[in-house]
Amino acid sequence: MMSKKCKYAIKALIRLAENYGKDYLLTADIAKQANIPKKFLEQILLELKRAGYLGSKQGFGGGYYLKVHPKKITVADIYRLFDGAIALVPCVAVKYYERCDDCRDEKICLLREEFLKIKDKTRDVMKKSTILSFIKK
Amino acid sequence: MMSKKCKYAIKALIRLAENYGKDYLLTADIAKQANIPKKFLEQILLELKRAGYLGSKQGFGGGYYLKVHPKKITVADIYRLFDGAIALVPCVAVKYYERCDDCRDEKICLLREEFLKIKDKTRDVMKKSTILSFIKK
DNA sequence: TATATATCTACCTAATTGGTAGAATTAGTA
DNA sequence: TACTAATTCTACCAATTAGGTAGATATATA
Repeated sequence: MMSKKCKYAIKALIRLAENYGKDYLLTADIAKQANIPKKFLEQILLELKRAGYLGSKQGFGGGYYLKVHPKKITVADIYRLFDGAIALVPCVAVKYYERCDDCRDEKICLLREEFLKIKDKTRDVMKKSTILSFIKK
Repeated sequence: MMSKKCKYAIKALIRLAENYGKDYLLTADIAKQANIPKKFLEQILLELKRAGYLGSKQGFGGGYYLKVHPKKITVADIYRLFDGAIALVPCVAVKYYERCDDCRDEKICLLREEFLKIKDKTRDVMKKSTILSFIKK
């Protein structure tokens, strides 16, 4: 399961994508339409902005807009941003690689090869699914 | 990522599978070989037994053995047992279905269809990977 | 009877999740 | 200049989950 934060992020991105190339959207409006607690959404939009997906403007007439084309943003990207590694075990993660602390020797680990395959495949699935996929039906 | 509990369960199952059709294995020995805290492993083996994968015998000369053929036990099964739903959102889960509490109307939900596809595919991947897959190389 | 084993129940600590609160900053408008 | 509307920043918080530990009990064998 993904965290609510991640789900909210995707919902917000969908809303912003529907408005792609148009005007600014207000946090309050997105929150209302997507049914997300406003103060929580603030943090999420900020994170999305820092990650380069959104632009914003402060003050009267301000808000958020989508900077990146909806087809360029994948579920894998957003999942990694909010929930971390896609891999089932840390030792086969790409962006979040870590040694497994119960592993004596990675080279002879029985789990690694198989989990690597699983990760590659699920990553492919999540990469093929973009924000645009959610909109066009 | 899967929980350590789930990972430990898979490691233990692999060990037990290597011994499939032979004698009993001791919790202490599995714990040592697979580098798992013994008391923690006890709980895990008990859960696996209750789920029907293992048989056991108490007392001197006792221990655990694998009841089900290693090729019949999938990563999806064990993941579901210890970590719950494979789906990214509760509303597309099979065994763990729940309404999303931020969802106004499931029928017109933009997320559902796409997340359903993702779940079906990742579930397939995890179902093709069995305990036997980890052993034969 | 002594010992070795699984089984059961309870407990614990730290991190994470899913938020809330409120002040500061920035920009437009009257 | 003062007001207001918006993002941005920092701190906090309660409940849950993760990852265990501790100790007693039941059961089987030698």
